[in-house]
Amino acid sequence: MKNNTPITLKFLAEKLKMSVSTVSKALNNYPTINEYTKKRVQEMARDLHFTPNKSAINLKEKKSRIIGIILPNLLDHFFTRSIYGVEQFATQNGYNIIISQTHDDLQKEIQSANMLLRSRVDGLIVAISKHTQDFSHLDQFENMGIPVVYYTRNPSFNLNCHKVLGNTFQGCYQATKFLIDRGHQKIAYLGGPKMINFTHDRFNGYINALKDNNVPFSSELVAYTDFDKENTISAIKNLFANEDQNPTALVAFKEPILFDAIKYLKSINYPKFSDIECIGFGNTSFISYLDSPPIASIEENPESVGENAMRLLLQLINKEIQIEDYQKVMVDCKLVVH
Amino acid sequence: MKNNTPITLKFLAEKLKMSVSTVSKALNNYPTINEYTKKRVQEMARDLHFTPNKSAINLKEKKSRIIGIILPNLLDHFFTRSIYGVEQFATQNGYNIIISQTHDDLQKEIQSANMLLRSRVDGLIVAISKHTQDFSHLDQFENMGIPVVYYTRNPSFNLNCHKVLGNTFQGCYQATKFLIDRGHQKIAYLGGPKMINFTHDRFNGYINALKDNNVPFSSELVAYTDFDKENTISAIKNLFANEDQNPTALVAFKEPILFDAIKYLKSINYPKFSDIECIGFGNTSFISYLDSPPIASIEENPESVGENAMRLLLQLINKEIQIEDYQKVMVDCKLVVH
DNA sequence: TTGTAGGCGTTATCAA
DNA sequence: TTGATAACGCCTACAA
Repeated sequence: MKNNTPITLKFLAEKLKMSVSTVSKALNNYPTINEYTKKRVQEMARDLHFTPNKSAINLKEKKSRIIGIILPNLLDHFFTRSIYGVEQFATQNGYNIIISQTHDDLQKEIQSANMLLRSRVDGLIVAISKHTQDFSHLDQFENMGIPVVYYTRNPSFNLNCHKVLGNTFQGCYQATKFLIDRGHQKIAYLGGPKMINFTHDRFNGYINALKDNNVPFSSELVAYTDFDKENTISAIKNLFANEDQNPTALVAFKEPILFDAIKYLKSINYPKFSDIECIGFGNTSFISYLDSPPIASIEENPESVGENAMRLLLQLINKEIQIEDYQKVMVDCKLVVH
Repeated sequence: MKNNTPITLKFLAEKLKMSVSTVSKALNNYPTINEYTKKRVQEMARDLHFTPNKSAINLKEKKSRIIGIILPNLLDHFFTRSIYGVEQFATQNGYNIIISQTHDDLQKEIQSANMLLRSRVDGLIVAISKHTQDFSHLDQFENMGIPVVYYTRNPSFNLNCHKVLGNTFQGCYQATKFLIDRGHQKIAYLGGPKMINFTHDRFNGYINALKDNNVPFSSELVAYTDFDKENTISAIKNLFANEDQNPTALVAFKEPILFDAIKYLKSINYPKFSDIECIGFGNTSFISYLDSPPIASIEENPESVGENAMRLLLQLINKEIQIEDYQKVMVDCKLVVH
């Protein structure tokens, strides 16, 4: 069953004793081709398992039907869920995706970009590394007319670009509002690293919810962690050490640090521990197995973020949106009560 | 900075007033080209951001430096972790990966396969869908000389193929042995769906460990679940209802069902609950947040499975291993004590 | 209705 | 040391 000679149009043409162009047209259902001829060609193509060579078509059509994705890490839940969305939507529209991870290393990001440029991807979706401040390796794409959509990670040094971001402000606002509505007046906020944009967006959501509901703000109710476990613990200590403040609720940057916080408070038998109500970003499926679960989660809908990035990219590829008409798409979070 | 005319060798040649072939050779550092010429060409190429067109090269060289990956679902942790391994290793060796998910749907799997065939991937790594019994859509690849490595999901209907699988027998053996060494004589086994190969491999690991250590086997200590929550609960009820048996330890097919089991036993205040020691496949990072965590986890090393699949594929592509010399690679699990 | 010819961008062979 | 030419596989305008 193995065949060494690759099946090409030329090969089919010789077998059928007709010209390459007739074979091509027959396979592509050209109206000018005789029905009987079409049938003969199509049968032969099927029997011989003819598969058109995409490289040849790409070369001819000057497109690849491939979307490049650059992201930091394939072990991060958020990213894998977002890829799920991208892949789904891409496949539905006849595109394949090539994925490249950078491990948050700028050099790797540059390499990945160059690789994908060579591959003549029709579009690029990218979550930049932590250290990306110069965008020349990504700007190359737009210079060649290949649209780029930045997603998840906000490229704040790059003003003129298309972005799709989670509406983390809204998510945090909603969570805070939810806690206020449940009667809490002392709501602590545990933020992430200060260099991350999201940290501030979320803080703004928190503080705006307080303000809009006439809940007094106290800076003692705010702390930050760089995700390191010890760092998180000491932040939590600060928040809960002050007897005057005594927060009764907590909004956390993401669930893993929230779980660390809960674990810690429990371990020290924090006085009114069972009264404290917590919410974090994430909505991990394991929450149902926790003995002291958060009262709700802020679901960031990564699949939707991915899908929206792909949708925007497709509109750019199809020129439904002009490439210089820079878009900013915000994908809302959803509060999930457990 | 935008340029409409694509930068090709021809374009460079015209600018430099030399022939296309000279430009090509200069860029590829041919020894026959004058140093000064090389320099001129390379500078111009850099300044104009020349990027070789991979489609053209693919067409010429009859290879794509792309590896196709077909798998059921990008939301499954095991698969995303395995992709991490594949991507790493592929990138290191100059290959890109195209990922396609099938959602365990055979038709999608066939579509994906055809897509990747058109793309002339240099190799294919595939975790087959639950319903794949006919392999013709995948056999096409080998018929065209493109190597295929099956991984994770064992294609038991397909004898002549390369496979890379987790050594789930060994993992379960080790876990059972570990519990025996801790003095347990009544160890329950909670298996997965009976149609899955792994269910039986793991059961064999369990039973062999019992046998090798002279622990009597009792069929009342074995139950199966199809992962449905209610189904899991009723399986657990069966295992623990029988007063004569009273298992003191439990080995579970995977952690989510183990967590369901633990939660249930706790909820009914099962008498000697705190004495029961459990182990499941997975090693979820959230274990540290559980109040009644398993005593150990069976780590399946998905990244390593992915990397091994990619390594084997590379050897096949490079003809270091003959394509008919079918390989079976087992990747050992590791018992992680918490 | 079918065939001829040229081109997509690159590399390689051979001639100059 | 450089250049002309053919080829990779496919598509299509135009000629027959």
